[in-house]
Amino acid sequence: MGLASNALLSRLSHFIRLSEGDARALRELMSAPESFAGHEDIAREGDRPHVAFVLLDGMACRYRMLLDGRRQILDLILPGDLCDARADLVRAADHSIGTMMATSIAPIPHGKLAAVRALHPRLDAALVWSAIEHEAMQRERMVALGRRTARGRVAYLLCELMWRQNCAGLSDGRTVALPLTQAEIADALGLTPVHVNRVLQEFRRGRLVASSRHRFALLDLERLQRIGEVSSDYLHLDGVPAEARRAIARAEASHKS
Amino acid sequence: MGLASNALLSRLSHFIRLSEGDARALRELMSAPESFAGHEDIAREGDRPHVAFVLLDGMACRYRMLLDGRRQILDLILPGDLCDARADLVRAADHSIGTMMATSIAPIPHGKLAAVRALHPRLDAALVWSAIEHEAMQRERMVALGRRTARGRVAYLLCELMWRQNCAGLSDGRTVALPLTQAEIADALGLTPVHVNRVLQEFRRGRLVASSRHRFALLDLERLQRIGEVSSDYLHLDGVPAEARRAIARAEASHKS
DNA sequence: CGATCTGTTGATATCCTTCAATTTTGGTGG
DNA sequence: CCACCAAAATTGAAGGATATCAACAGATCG
Repeated sequence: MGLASNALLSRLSHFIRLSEGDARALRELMSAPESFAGHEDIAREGDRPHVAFVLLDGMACRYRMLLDGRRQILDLILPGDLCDARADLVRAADHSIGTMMATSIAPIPHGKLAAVRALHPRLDAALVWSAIEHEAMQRERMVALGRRTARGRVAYLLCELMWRQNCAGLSDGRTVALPLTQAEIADALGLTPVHVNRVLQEFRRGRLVASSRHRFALLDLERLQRIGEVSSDYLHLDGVPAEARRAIARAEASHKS
Repeated sequence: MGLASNALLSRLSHFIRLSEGDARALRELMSAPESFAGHEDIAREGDRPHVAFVLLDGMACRYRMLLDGRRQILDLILPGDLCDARADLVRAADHSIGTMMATSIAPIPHGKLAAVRALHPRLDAALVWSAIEHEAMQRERMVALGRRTARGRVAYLLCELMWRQNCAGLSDGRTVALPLTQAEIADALGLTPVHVNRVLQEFRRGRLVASSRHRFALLDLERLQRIGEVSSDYLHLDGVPAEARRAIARAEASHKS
């Protein structure tokens, strides 16, 4: 659990420096970890959401099924991601969450989370920022699905995962863990498995990537970015603006008084 | 402004009943309205976001341009929508916001918004819920872009707009204001203008819709929903669960003391 | 009342899908 | 450690949905 709360901390620290107190509060939020096997549902469409959770280890995704059995993966969930922070306001989930591999999560009761956020303005701001970043990723994904070719979508997925794993301190910068079958990649990118296969082969032939056992080495990041037309700007990694930093400091001061 | 804050109030009231005090606080947040012509940018990619705003009248959209000049519309903004509530944490917008027609907005300074939310837990919850609903719409859109045919996407867009306009008290339930050119619809749905045109004609021939001057009558909502494979469930219109309501009431009580 | 934007139409091209094998991989039990 | 099995990856051929290109008609607006 120490390790995994580090992934969350590492991500949040890209935004604003957290105090030891913030970090401790965050750690104390998490209840005993729960484990799931690969390809198991953590939550199902229609369920009443019960808790938020931090993904500690493994990988999961949000997804929706269509009536004809096809699937759209909406979002990949990586270690350090906080999910469903405000889902207590919702009666029934509009999508499912399933694991891609053996995965463990740390549930967080909604009440406790709200209380800690009220007491720790800086942590609260970091979590808000994390949500903003998530929205930006959703937008990027929508551009990919709406306007990019198959090659662009695959390149985009590889780049996005690399940055996210970097931010969470899970990657060396050139290599990506991608524990997805080609059918799952297809579900994430709105393509067919066959076509994903062909694009990946083309990438390998062109020495853009190399892969073995669900690890991809991004051999030519430059070119991949150009193909996917992505930069890491949208991740808002450049930290918090000065005015916001001042506002957070004021909030902290007023709490201590 | 009275009218338009009604659109926001109407939307929020689908979630939880707001007190007169909440409503007043909301109204007092809004500064003097600003007007924009059609096809003008309200904010541009790369800009430092300065204020949140409520769209009072007209229609706008978030969009991203691609290098080759193509565009993806990410999201339509309707009267009553609150935008960029937490954008103060971001250095540079990753997308632009532009009007589709003559539009007016009421800017809201971020500091004031945060203060009012801290004082009005019920209003705060309603705004959080509104953000959750927005995320659900984004997911629905991703499913449409990733997995639906052109016909499905067009049907989905018409249905979504109908529900949203209904919620904001802007529609009679069978008719939709759609002040978009076919090229703009194409940008929203990841299609080409030509193909949008053909789908719309097919819909008209099949007596699914009728249109005149940017108003669409949805003649066969049943069938449109089936084609778009959409229901209004994802809008979470069924209100707030009991536990959450209790938590909100507690927060209000502790504020008054 | 002309210029320009929008909508419409037809012909052709292409990217991606579909279908149907076949091979390879990875996991499991003997 | 090997044999076996199911799942995943790969390949080829053919079809379909949507894009592209180009031209024209109709609407809208100064």
